[in-house]
Amino acid sequence: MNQMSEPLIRTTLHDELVSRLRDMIFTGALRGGDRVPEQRLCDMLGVSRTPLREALKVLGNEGLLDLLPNRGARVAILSAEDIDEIFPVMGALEALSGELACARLSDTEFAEIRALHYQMALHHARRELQAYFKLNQQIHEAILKAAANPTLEAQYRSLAGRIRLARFRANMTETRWNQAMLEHEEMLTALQDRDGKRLSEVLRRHLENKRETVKQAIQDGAGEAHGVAVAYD
Amino acid sequence: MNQMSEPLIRTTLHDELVSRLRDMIFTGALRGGDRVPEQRLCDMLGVSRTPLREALKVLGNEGLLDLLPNRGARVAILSAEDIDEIFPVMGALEALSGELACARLSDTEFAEIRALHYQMALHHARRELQAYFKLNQQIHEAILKAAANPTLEAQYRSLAGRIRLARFRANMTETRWNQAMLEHEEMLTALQDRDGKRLSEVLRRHLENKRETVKQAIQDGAGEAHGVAVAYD
DNA sequence: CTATTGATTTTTGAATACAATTTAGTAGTC
DNA sequence: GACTACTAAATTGTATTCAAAAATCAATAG
Repeated sequence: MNQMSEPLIRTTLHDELVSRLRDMIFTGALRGGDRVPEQRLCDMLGVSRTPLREALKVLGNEGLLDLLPNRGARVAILSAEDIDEIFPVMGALEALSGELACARLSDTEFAEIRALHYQMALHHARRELQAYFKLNQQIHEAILKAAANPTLEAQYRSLAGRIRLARFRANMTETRWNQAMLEHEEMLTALQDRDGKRLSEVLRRHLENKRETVKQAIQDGAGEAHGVAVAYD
Repeated sequence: MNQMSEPLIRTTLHDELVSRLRDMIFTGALRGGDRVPEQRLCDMLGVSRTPLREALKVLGNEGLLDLLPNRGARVAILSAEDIDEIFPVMGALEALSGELACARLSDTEFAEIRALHYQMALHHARRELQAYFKLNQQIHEAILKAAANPTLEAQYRSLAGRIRLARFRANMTETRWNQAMLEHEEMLTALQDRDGKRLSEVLRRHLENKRETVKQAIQDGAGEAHGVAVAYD
């Protein structure tokens, strides 16, 4: 028998569009507050309005788009108030992910996270911001994965997506960066000890500080000067 | 002129359908695992397939429906594993709502919750289960409202909705009911003291116990004998 | 009798067509 | 010149149509 070369990942057009639009929002192809004429998007993506509209409804439900009846969809804009609203929820979810991760983490999983951590520490020492961000994100992803709770993961990603609506130049202060690194040290220790209580506390605090960084950043660059870099810590 | 009996709260058909379908799922008009032929639903609701399908996509994204490409939508079924997955997340969210509520609760808000509490205690003493459930739900709603965080509220409601997919006869053991009542006493105290830390702990524990009750219930009535009552504690 | 193949029916996916609402644009009046 | 009333264009909401996939079922081979 022939060896099934094709992955045959047959997805519906609708699903594809949800991902595509999400990406367009995250990469800034669709800017916050922009009106999104359906026909234009259809031409751009080469599909008819029907599946596109299905996708718009889903993204609206996720909070990435504002759907005004008879007046089209707009890319949602994130106010400082929204951030104050979202971060505590993300904090609670990430704290839980820390607890669960500690309860289930295997030694090999921990080893991987530790490796990521030291690599990140290196980038921190060299003041390589982008590389640091990348690793940082991978660490949080790894913890979330280790929690092994798809529902938690989905909820977290949804909120993280909304935060990404705020496009800003990621400029941490020196102090904040050092502090973040210290928090990560603490995380690693807590993970090593499988101390869920402590890890969840650190993650919460970490995210609390992150909120301030983000708010500062969007206030600085408010209105204009949208940075492309969205990663932050 | 004829007197417009219709409420005429003109929202889009799509939005209306999302609510309607949600209700149909919650009330059991659509049973878990049931296939949902689009045309049948359209006839039933008097709309065309287009807005209906938009609604299906949204509910699918929420986890209330399973959308199988080319094979239609099915009302999602909740396994015991799903419950173990969802409850911790709800616990984290409710714990946060407790903390936020304590931080913001006004005296009049507290008074209202206290009133609800005592009324519920009365129903508990009289062993009026349904009435107890009702009040119980109102109390949790009040705390959630007091937290004043729409994002948190939305996330919580989404998960609570998924839990409601599990239709079971709510039969608490005597012991569990008494325990739940004690936990509620503790909640009230914590609220009165505005002790967020304690309240969040109680809520977490409360939900943890609730999980066991629910799992027990769906195991007992697994497969058949779907109760109508979904409220529980 | 069972299993497999193939045609028929049903159901879903996507595109088009039509209706209703909003937006813009223009003319007219004060 | 600014404001209103009205008309036309554009955009969204909904229905219908067409195409593709899956489910059903009958016939045939083993």
